[in-house]
Amino acid sequence: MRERLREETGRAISAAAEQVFAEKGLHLARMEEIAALAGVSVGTVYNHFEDRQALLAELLESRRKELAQRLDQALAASAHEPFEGQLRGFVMTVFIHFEDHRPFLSIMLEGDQARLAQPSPAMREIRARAETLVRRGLAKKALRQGHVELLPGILWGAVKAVLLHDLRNPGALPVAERASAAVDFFLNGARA
Amino acid sequence: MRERLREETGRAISAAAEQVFAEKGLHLARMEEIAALAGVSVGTVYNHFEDRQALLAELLESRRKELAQRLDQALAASAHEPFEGQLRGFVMTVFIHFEDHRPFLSIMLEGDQARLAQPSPAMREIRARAETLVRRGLAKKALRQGHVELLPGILWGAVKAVLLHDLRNPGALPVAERASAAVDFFLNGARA
Amino acid sequence: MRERLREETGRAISAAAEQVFAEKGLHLARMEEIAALAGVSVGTVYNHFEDRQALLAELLESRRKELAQRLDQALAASAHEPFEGQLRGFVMTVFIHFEDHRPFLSIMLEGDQARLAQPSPAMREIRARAETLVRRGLAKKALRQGHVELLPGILWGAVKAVLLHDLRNPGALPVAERASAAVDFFLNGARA
Amino acid sequence: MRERLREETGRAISAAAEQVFAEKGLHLARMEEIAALAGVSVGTVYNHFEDRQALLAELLESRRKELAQRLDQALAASAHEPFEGQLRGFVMTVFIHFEDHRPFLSIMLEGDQARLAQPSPAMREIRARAETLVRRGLAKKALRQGHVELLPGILWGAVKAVLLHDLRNPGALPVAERASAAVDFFLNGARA
DNA sequence: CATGAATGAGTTTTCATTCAT
DNA sequence: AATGAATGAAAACTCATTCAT
Repeated sequence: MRERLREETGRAISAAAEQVFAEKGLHLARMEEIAALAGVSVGTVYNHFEDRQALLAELLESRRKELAQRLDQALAASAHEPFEGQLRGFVMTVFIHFEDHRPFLSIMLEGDQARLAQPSPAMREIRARAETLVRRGLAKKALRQGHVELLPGILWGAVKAVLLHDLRNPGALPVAERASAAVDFFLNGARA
Repeated sequence: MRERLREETGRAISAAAEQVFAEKGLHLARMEEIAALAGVSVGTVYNHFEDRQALLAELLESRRKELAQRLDQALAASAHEPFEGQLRGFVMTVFIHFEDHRPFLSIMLEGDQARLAQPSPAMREIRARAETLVRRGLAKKALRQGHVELLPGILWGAVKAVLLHDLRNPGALPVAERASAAVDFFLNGARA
Repeated sequence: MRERLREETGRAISAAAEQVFAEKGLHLARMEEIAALAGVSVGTVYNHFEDRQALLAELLESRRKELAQRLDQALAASAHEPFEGQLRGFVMTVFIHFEDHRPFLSIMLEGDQARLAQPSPAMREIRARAETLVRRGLAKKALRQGHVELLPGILWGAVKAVLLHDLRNPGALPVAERASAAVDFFLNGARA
Repeated sequence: MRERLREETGRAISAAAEQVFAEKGLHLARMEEIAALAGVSVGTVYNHFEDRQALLAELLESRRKELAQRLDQALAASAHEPFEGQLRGFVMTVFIHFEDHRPFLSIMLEGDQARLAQPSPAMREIRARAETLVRRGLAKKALRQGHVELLPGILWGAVKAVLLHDLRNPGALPVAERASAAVDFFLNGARA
């Protein structure tokens, strides 16, 4: 009934917002355009979301939650595998998530560094998981000791490098290979 | 004479713009604030720069040119060294440049991904040098073959990981060590 | 039957409107808030009242009518008393009415002067009665002649002074005393 | 020079705001209309006043200050006169002020009671002066004792009654007579 | 009849840009 | 050439009102 329709509208607005934010960038996305793309009026957008900031926040939050859940599942599922399998599972999960929300990828990467001082909650979420993973790797002596504090960032750097490459050359590399490549570079480096 | 003064003012405006763009973000930086920080009126800013976009463009361009020169010098100076020395020189140059233009770092990292479609000229510049370097490394068989197209990004990912770490923990690592760490991870990976 | 229910709802909406108009002010009162306070949906408010303006108008009108009736009763009941008794009865009636509709008091006092060009019907109603009373007082030579046209306003000014005092110091003065004080000042002035 | 023009513009905006607020009421006055009446663009209004609320606040504040000064002068000048003279001076000052700002009179009277809980600073200002005067009158035994706390309100009620009468019948009574009438009713009451 | 989601005209506010002094 | 007040297009946001369920 009503409830259904309302939720449907909310989802339509979220989807439209995701697309417009991604296309126009975090600052050039206009509420009217989001409304138009969602097929509703501005007022309706404001009936569903307090204001522009809240719309963006809820959008990021829902994607963050989704990814966090996926990562937790992956970490839990692979808890007893050898470390390299865990790592591959983790990275693959990230790639799959971005595959599902490709338009939004740009927002997260942008939000990642845009306000460097305070990384977005979404990023902290990923980072926390990466740290968990790194701790496991260190415990299992699968990762070496030097500059341990850099490891999560290095891992994330490798992942982003592959993500960006894929954004600029869409589909050049199948998902599974992307994960392998990122993990490979992270673990073994580029030396011949 | 007059010429001197004019150049001095232009530089003051650029410096102010660099700081304000970095502090407020690419979109929230206001012309008035830049003018105020430079100690001139808005009108004067417009006498020196066509418009807001031109101000940002010239700012990026001047920093880009500076960095490009430094990188070219470093590449040239180390052209006959073993590859690892070249790599360390390259990375160190990047770190030193950002040490000199720390506020600018945020602009670049932001601008890097903000409009993913068009990476900033500065980024392309770095990327082009990184590709040159990678080609040299491949030629010298210092870098391995698989997924060659990812190598510049991976290198840049390692560099950014260290840069971000330094931004969030300023001074935790001396410049020279930063370069070593980034190069080490890029070449050898994180495996124990 | 149905009729009962409908009237009940209408009254609930009026009461809610009275309270919200009083609390938020004539312009900041929102239809949603009135509906919520009445325990119905906005739609229902519109089923009972043409639009916002009509709601306010009918509210004012119903309160006005009620007060007018009370005043007429008081005037009729005291028609043959000495003038001072009539006056006290009149003033007391006003105080009692506002005691019953304290939230409404603010609306009326506000509406009184908000749009000075058109005093509210309620105010005209009171004023008309005050004029009747003043005419009686003059006829009985209980009131003096000078500036006769100011008398209703002066009377009303004394009444409002006491009402406002009571609004700001609720209950400081019992209703009966309020009437006495207002009448006393109106008739005798403040001179020692 | 510049400074002159700027102040001139500020004054023009204030004057326009005074008129529009008075004509349309506190809530229906639109910034665009104020700007248009002042012969400037909206932006200019915002260059001179933080926002809508600040414009209104500064307007009220400047009028309040003006009146407060006038009242203080009047009170000081008549400090050694007999009480009735002081009273007449006070009331006359109020009438003259409103004569000068007739359009704005409505705003002050409106603001007076609109938010009854918290009388405007302007009103508190007048009230404080009225209290001073009342204290003097009591000290000199020119005012009687009963319900002393009501006296300032009663005085103000008489003044407003005359003001409102004048607003509705403009010019029916010369300023000097208005003061006399108000004082007369306040001191002697309406009894024959 | 009641409901409450959708509507969209109407306002406030921002800020890059211009130009008279 | 510097100044900074003025400009006004562009956005965000509000809320009375409608109407399909």
